[in-house]
Amino acid sequence: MTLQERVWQRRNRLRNRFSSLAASEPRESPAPDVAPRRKATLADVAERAGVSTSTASRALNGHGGLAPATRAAVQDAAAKLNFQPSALARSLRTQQTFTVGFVVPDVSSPFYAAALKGAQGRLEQAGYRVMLMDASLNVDRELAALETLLSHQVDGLLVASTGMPRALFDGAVGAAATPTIFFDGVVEGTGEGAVTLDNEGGITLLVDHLVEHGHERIAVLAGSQRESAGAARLRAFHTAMAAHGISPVDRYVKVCDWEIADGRRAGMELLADPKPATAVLASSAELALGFMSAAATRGIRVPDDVALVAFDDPYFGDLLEPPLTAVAYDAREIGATAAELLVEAMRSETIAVEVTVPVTLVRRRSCGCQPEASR
Amino acid sequence: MTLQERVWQRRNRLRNRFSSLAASEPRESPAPDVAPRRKATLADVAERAGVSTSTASRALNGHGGLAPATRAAVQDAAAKLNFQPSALARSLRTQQTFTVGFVVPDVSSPFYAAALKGAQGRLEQAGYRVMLMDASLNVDRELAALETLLSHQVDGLLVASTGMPRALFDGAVGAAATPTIFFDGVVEGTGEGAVTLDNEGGITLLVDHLVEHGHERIAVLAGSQRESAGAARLRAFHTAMAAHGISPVDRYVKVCDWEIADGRRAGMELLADPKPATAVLASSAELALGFMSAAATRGIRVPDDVALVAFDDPYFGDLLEPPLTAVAYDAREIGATAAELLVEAMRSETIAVEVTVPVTLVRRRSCGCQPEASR
DNA sequence: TTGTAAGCGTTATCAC
DNA sequence: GTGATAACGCTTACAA
Repeated sequence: MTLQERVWQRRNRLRNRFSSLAASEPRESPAPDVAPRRKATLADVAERAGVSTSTASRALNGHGGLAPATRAAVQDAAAKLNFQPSALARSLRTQQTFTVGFVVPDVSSPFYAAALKGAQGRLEQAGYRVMLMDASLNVDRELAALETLLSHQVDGLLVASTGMPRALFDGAVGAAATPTIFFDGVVEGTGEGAVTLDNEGGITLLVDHLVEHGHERIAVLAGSQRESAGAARLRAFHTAMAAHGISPVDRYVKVCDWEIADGRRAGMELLADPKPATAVLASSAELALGFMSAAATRGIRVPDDVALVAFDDPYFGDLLEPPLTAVAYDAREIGATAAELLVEAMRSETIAVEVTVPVTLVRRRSCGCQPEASR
Repeated sequence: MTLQERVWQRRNRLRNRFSSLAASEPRESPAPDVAPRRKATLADVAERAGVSTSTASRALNGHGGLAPATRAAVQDAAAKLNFQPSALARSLRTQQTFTVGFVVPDVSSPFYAAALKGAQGRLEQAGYRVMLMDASLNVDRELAALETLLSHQVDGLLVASTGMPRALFDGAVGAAATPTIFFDGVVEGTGEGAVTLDNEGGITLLVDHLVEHGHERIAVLAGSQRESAGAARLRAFHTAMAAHGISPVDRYVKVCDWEIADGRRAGMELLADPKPATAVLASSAELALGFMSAAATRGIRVPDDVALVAFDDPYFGDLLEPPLTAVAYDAREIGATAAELLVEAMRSETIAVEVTVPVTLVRRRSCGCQPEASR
């Protein structure tokens, strides 16, 4: 692909960033109220208001008692100069950045994007900014991300781990003692809290439903086992099967990564089996999509030839063919909840807490259910 | 939904953040090499290496000439103390943060999430961090986001505008003179560059294809007209229609927001028309999905009763029923390209540039095309 | 009520 | 080569 480029005519944005006519000599120019060329500092405001910087600071931050008149004068000056305090300087002094680090395996995944959105909203509300790092599904980069964040002195950390060992995490974050809440991908035994989906409950719902439909030869497309969610789901699968007295066939359990392509590949293998499973449980929407794609190319019909259910209800779930039976939950909520816990942890020393977000079963046609009367 | 909470046993993360045994007295404790309780500062490193802070700084940053021996000593000390320079202090001093602000209308939208991912990768490669702000499809919040970012002294801005007037943008960013690259949502006439999709080309592809199928009564689900991309697509629609000598029916052009629900609503209206259009062009994948949903509940079949094409090829495009004919492009690339331009703009004073990312037509069944032999 | 001064942790400009 | 010293822009004791 080639890009088309076109050079614009050069615009004349004034950028005399280095012009030295700061506020040292308050020139009597005709338009003193216009936004200053160099960014105004607290000193500029103070000078203009005819007070000291400390007074100016207090006036702006509403601290200590001070004459209403001076306060007004300062505020006025600040407004006129369009003063924006430097977050950098303030943070350096106060040792608080009001910034939290957000680390995920892959921002472009709908799940993490939604979680990010949820968290962002809550954090902004509480006055925090988000610094985002994408670990690219890679432990080393996750570690690097944490270090970067720490060097920026974030006040807190929201992390969905790619599967980092505890020792590594504590080594990096331990010394800084930065409050951390995990979500989805948890590092066991550390952090001030964690919020996860009800993986066990969801998988149980799915397995039970498949069994209700009469299936016993159930295959599973398990996601990456390095991530806590993937491991939890596979574990839950075995438990749920055992509860029905069914022992899963080894050939039917496919551990793979989370991408559509992985699901497709695993699906092809499953379908090539001489005695294939009659139902498939996909650990994520992507894996289900991959399986559907595999089934389509093999000419296998879902649900007639093989039933399919998934953990994750994509927003286009009922526009697929067939509409996908899935476990649904609110991805935004998981982020929002994690953010809430973090805010609390940053404010006070709270005890650690673990919360799990509930899930529900959405019955559609891919499992063999009949469509309901109407929508 | 109620959340399940469980309080963990209190872990004993040592957090003597305020313990005062900094490095002032280098205690002869048995394990001096262990990570220090309070974060090590450059002064600590210097002291340990027996040099001044300036020398330590130079040694670590590879500046000016200095004895190999001392350099080694400093580096050694830094390693032992696990020294991480404070990004805050460094930025305050150098007036460079190596952070860029990223502003989008909605992070959880697949398009922006992908763009973010693309940008993040390139920026990280160039040594920049991303500070993310979600404007929630709202001009005021976009403005607030810009101000926050500016107060953090970001080195550059990557923004997909929700449709902010130029004066407002310049008022906020002008004084700071922070390099800005727009993508997707452009504020005309400002910034150092912009990267957009080939909206005209894409819409033309779609209209032409529909006309090839023999359609004349073509409806359009246009997105929000406050955003530059939405406006450009609607404009292109009129142009493309005119090129075929067709004058669009007013009732057939539906301006609405970008959500699935909006598409569904507009779709319902379209289908309720006494003499409905024979084809629909959706300005985005979400709008197409909304239309499909409307068609489904009305019992209208696509493409038999009405053809459908969309600008945006969702990744599950061929698993829909019917598979969606759409204009495809690489969302990640748009972010990556924007990031590239920004990095360049931050490094040198470059002239402004406008690049457009190419799009392609993916023919599937929703337009009335027959499926190809096999996949 | 307000001002003076110290300091957050760096880097840069000088001397030595 | 290396070390004082002065910023960067702010907050906060402590004085006045």
